[in-house]
Amino acid sequence: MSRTIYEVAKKANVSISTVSRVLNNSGYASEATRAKVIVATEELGYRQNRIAKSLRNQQSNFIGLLVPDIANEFFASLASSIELTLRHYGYNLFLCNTRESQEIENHYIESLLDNQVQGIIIVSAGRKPKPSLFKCTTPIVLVDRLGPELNKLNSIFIESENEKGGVLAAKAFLKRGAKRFVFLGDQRNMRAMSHRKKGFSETLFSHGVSETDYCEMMIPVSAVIARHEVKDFYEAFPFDAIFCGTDNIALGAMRGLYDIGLEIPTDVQLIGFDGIQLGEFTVPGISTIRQDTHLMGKVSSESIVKMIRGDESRGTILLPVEFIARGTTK
Amino acid sequence: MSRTIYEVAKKANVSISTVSRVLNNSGYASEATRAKVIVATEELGYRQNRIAKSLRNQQSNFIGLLVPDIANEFFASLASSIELTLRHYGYNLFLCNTRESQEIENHYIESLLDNQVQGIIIVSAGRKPKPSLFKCTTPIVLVDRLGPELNKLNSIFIESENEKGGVLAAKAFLKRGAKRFVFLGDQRNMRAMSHRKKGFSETLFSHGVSETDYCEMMIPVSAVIARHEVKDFYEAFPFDAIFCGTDNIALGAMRGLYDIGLEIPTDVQLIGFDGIQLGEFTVPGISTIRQDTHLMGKVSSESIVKMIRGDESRGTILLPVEFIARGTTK
DNA sequence: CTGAAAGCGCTAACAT
DNA sequence: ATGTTAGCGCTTTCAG
Repeated sequence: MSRTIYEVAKKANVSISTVSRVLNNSGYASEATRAKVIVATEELGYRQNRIAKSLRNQQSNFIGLLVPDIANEFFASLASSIELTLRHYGYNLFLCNTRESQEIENHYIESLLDNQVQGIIIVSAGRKPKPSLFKCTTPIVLVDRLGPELNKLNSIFIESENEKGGVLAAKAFLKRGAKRFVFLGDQRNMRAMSHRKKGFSETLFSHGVSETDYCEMMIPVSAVIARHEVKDFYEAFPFDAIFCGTDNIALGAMRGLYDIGLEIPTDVQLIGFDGIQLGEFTVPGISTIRQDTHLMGKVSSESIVKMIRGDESRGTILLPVEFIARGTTK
Repeated sequence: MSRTIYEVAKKANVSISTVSRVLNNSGYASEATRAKVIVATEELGYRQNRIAKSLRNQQSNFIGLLVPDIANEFFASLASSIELTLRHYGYNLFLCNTRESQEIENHYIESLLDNQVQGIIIVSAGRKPKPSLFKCTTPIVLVDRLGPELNKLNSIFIESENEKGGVLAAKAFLKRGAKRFVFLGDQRNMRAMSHRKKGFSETLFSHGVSETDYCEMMIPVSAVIARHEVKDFYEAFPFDAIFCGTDNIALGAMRGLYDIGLEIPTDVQLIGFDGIQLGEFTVPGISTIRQDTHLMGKVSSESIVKMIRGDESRGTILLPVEFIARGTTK
């Protein structure tokens, strides 16, 4: 077992409350006693027991983060940024991978609550959150994905300017002479996807593209599935420009197009969404709408910290996106 | 605040110890009281306070996992497998991203220990672990990376058959007519890298390759750096076969080679290591030595659970690898 | 400026 | 079969 506050107190010849005061910098302590305590602490290699502290304080120093797929670079990068910011504020991150499963998400929310986390940041896997979520008073910040139920939560929601991303993609294609367009979206993240789609299709139509030259499809966020689906899709609706709802989908689609002998960007131009670093390394590099994951993580963390500190302001925070031209566009 | 065991006891008209017994299935309880307690628990929406439980039991239900880079698909996939297995055993995973920094690694180890985790699984970022790690009695399992100091720990070490992977890569190149060879390794993971290198170079030499036709270089695990370094390297030592210590490095090297106008696999053949899924999607697909991350995660989890349960057996566990032929080899 | 003591929610002897 | 009670390690009134 590790040492306790009693051992430190004994060694320093003071009471445990004095030790507590010194170590937490709360209340008074003369310089002399302060020094004695510090020395004793170091000699013993004493460290506070966070569990006991949490029990007494009725709160841990943890903040939970739920992401749907940690192996997806976008979420990994977001998680990394959140962790960094939170550590800066003195919190520990409790990272949970929900694997796109509402059931696992629910399990983790319960577990997080049982462990007295101070707040939860959620990139939701589904749309039917546990009712208990609505009852709890723990601060919640929603990021990137917002189901129809979730918006009833008294929380802050953070997302990128998805619609603008769609507009940017459409303009980029138009400028580069594309004629027949496809939007290939992610089935799960309906809100973001419909915004991206909206910006994309409306810009196309307002620039004179006819409805017969535009088509859309929603699939699960998976490179494997995208690679497969895009082939059949091309058979049914040959196109020369495809806007993918995520870079992951873009990666699969690109490979699928290559499989059926299409040249990128000569035959088909392609734009992804997210801006994962990986997109720089494929041949050709993936043109994309970049989200600022670093900023998103920072803002998410700061929002949850604010809520924990009692800030009452709520609402949606919109983050900028930008078009990155790489090899998949002419 | 959430409910306490006292409220349940009151509602069910029993004592708190009875509630505890029923909920933890420990000790006796008649069917009738059991039912009463269950009902009261549900009506109140009561959930055990894990913090209090942990304090009382002198242990949390957490197991810590340290990985150097969660955005690297190999570690993400490993983490995912560990999490799944651990949850199966009833543990919660406390996932920490050390960003290849020994300092952050140390910080997390302290934090994990302060939070009374039951065990720690480490894919180490560096080579000089905190001395406190050696003093603690918390079970430790080391995975994939083992520094010279770390082997003094009384722990289980789990790695792939790295040397065999090198042999496999050499044979694959030889069979496909390669003449001048390069090994491009990861600077951090010295043990695994030197094993891969050893298997590779020794197989080459024993098959008649001369020392002047083999060269090696160690760089940080980063696609960005690999992309850059491989160009200079090729200038100095033109080669027609490159074995990369990780798929991440392979990805960067491949792009770098493409940048200077080389054709893969025509001019240069390439083999990576790890077997990340991403390698299927590049054009051409990355031939690689596949590690079984799923198995590695499972074995790591089971090892830590065993240690927690008091199993005394220690040692190194070797996991199988296999060669996956894709487009970067002829 | 410092110490004594209560109690956070829970489990596990021990008593009944 | 069930209840009483001590105490896990810590913080925080409240006295002194």
